[in-house]
Amino acid sequence: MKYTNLSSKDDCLVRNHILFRHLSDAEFEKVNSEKVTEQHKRGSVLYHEGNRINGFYCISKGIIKVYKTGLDGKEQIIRFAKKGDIIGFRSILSNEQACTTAQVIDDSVTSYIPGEILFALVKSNGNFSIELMQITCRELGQANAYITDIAQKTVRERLAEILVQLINDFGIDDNRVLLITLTREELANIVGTATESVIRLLSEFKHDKLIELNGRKITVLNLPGLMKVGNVYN
Amino acid sequence: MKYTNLSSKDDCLVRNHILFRHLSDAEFEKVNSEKVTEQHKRGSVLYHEGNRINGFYCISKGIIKVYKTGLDGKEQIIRFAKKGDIIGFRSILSNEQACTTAQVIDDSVTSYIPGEILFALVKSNGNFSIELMQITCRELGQANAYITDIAQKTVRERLAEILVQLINDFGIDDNRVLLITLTREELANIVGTATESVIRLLSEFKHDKLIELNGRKITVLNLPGLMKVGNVYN
DNA sequence: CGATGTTTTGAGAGGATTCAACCACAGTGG
DNA sequence: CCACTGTGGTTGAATCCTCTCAAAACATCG
Repeated sequence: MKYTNLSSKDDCLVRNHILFRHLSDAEFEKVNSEKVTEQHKRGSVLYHEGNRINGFYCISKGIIKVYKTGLDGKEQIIRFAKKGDIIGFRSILSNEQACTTAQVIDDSVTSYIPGEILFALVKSNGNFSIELMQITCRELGQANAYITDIAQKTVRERLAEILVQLINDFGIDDNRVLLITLTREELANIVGTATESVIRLLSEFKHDKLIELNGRKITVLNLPGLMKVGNVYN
Repeated sequence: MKYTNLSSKDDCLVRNHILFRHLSDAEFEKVNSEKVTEQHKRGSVLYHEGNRINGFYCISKGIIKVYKTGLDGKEQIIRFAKKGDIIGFRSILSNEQACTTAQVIDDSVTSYIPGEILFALVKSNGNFSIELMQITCRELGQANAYITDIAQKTVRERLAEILVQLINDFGIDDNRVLLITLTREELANIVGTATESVIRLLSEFKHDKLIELNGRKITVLNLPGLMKVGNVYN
């Protein structure tokens, strides 16, 4: 974890977040002067489930996985946060302890913003409130959708669906390689299944010419096919 | 669906909702004059998944189940709303179509409040914003927790857990009878399993002296036992 | 009393997990 | 330089939980 000084470049970290687009200059200055920008290496943890946190994080770079720990210690990945996303605000606003752990899986740059600032903005800036509310509500909608999926779809369908989602969220490069790399275990922890099941299904997908596998690199060969397997309709 | 006239008694329907406790008299009057109070019989639907809705509902009486419909038409119950709860606000705030259907399972009285009023309040009343945000965030926290449960727990554990949750949310009467009655199919649609599985497990719980069954009435004999089966720790 | 919907029970199929062994690979330290 | 160790990936086989299908009992209601 490395602290950096404020700089004009730094300003962008916050200014560019859609969340803050309705801030007045004064409000923006306030946020900017209070925020703490940090760099995090893969593996470092922003906050732990059960801890009290006093602020939230804006992600400017990298990828962070947000997960809950189940009974037997198995992690359930709730979502990934990337550039432009914010994490940790739920606990602050609901005044509960963190219900998830946030861990860096791709070297990240984050801005930590104290909770009082968040509260102050929500109270004083209506447009900011609406913006934040929309983010929260969209997240809630996704959570509800995932509850339904996980309850009704087979592991095979869910894995295909998750792959489609990762493709949508993180994209693929010129060689059609998925731009997020996860371990088999992490994939299992999103889908909610055993690591071995993911491995078996991935190689089935490979056999069916839906994807190509090279270590953790996943090359997308047939997106419509994946969507069909996952029963994804957009 | 029956429309009722405003009355001093009616006022309470809105005044009593915690959500509105920070409203000024003027704001309260505005809400009160715009709201539409209705009575709904069991089975009636407040709004359908996929529809646009232009307002939200405060529940003053009764129980409403909120569910999504899966691929094969199987419903997944997301939550129940009862006195003091609000539903439908998510879609309005996120400006998406309804992602759930809301259906009455216990004769209800609701107040419908236009979305513009909600937006206006969020924008102008900071404390109201905070209140609403907290409701949303708590819901989000519960959704995340349920994702983890449904992904990691067995059907048996989930059913026990849901029973415990229903006991907490709706209570039991003097004879220890659970104060919400659901069909076996509805129970299955919360837990995310087949109706037959619920039936089998319920009779196992009965055999284990955890509960007593009389039609749809469930008598709670051993709450700690249920909590243990469900791995619920509070 | 049919008619419809819910609950129950049984049997069989199948998906998914678990356990186990094995390989590949990178990092460590003697 | 090589054995040692740990992590992640792969595969097979057995087990088990859960679902599906089918049929019957039961309830409720006009």
